[in-house]
Amino acid sequence: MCHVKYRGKAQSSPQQQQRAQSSIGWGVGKHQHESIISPSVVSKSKCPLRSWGGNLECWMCFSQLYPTNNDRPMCCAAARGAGSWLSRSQQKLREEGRKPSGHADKEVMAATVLTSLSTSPLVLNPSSAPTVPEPGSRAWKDVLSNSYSSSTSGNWSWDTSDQSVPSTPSPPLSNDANKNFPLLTPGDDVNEDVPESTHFMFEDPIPRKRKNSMKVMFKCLWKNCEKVLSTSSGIQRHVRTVHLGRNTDSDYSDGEEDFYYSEIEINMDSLTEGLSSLTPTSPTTCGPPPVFPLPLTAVPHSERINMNSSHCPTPTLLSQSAPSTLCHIRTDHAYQGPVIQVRTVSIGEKRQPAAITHSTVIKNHALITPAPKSAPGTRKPRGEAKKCRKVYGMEKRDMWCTACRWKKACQRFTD
DNA sequence: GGTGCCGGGTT
DNA sequence: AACCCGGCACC
Ligand SMILES: [Zn+2]
Repeated sequence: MCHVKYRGKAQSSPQQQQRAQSSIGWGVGKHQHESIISPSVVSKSKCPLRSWGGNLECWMCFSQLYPTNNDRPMCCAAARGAGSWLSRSQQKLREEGRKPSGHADKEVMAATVLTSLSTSPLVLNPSSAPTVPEPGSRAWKDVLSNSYSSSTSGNWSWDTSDQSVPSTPSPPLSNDANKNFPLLTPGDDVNEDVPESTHFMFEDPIPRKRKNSMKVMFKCLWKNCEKVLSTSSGIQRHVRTVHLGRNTDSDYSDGEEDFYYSEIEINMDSLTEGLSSLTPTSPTTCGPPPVFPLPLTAVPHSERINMNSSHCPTPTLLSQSAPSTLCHIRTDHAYQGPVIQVRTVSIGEKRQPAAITHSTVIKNHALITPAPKSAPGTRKPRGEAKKCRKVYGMEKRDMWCTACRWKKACQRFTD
């Protein structure tokens, strides 16, 4: 069979033009016979997510709006990368398929939820937020606007590196919008006198997926205050009343307190096993403050969320408090070494606020998620046959089969 | 170190 | 879907 090279029209795209520069006429079109021989060979090892039909909205905070397939494939965690479960194009595609109702619904619902949460006009008007520290608020506002504009699709995702236990998938999510947020385990923070509606919104959904040994605490970021409480509502109240001087009796919240607390996750096992190097903060006292950031330079609870859930659509619609309430997403990617299976994430201690890059996220995530790598020896032994690369050599790369060009399993010289 | 190709990303 | 590539196991 001959190999058909495609030129001209096929090099019209920038990518192809670029490729044409490095290798003239190379690899632009299909080798016709190859597509006939084994059309599916090279594309069969996709992340399950790609063929996953369910909606992939943030089931943490929008589950009731966009119910998802609940058997979320863990291997997709890496694909999510820095907050991206789906590629942009995929997000766009899904978005287009859902418009106009879906997107609008989300916005409406988000707004509705918010309004029901807080009667504050501040919620709907970011600019009127009173004493929010400038660096913090600006930073995350920037993040929000950037991410939103870069993903006008309105789809969004987040880094779910905190999926603590792959073997314990999320409980089925209801399609019924009235059964919102089925994510909290009953009894979680039940001692807190927080109204249910507020409770589920402000409570981090993560705990339900946590191993028993993991304890999430909430730490005050106010300078020189290292108050640690077991509930977000508690810490919010603490910040509100103690630091922000808000009315003690009022449950009113403009969301500002979100900037002054952070979430820490403590591995009780590690504690008891004497992993003192991590020096996790004691649940009730103020242990040695590790590298815990101060309010203005820290990644506070509210901001942290948006750094990674970089596609949360709510920001421009909602106020500063919106993302923190609707997208309570944890974002820790520190490699935790041997305890990895339980994901001993200690947010405050491990974080290095400004240093987490996209690639860091991905790499750390790969570390965190036990690679489904084939066990030693299970990998298919290399066949004897010489493949295109060997046969034709690099200089005749245009003669390689498509698969070889794509670094996939050779279609031409099979074993 | 070269090769083969898996897994995952981008377009 | 097509294309690309990092990275790793195998040789
Ligand atoms: Zn080949």
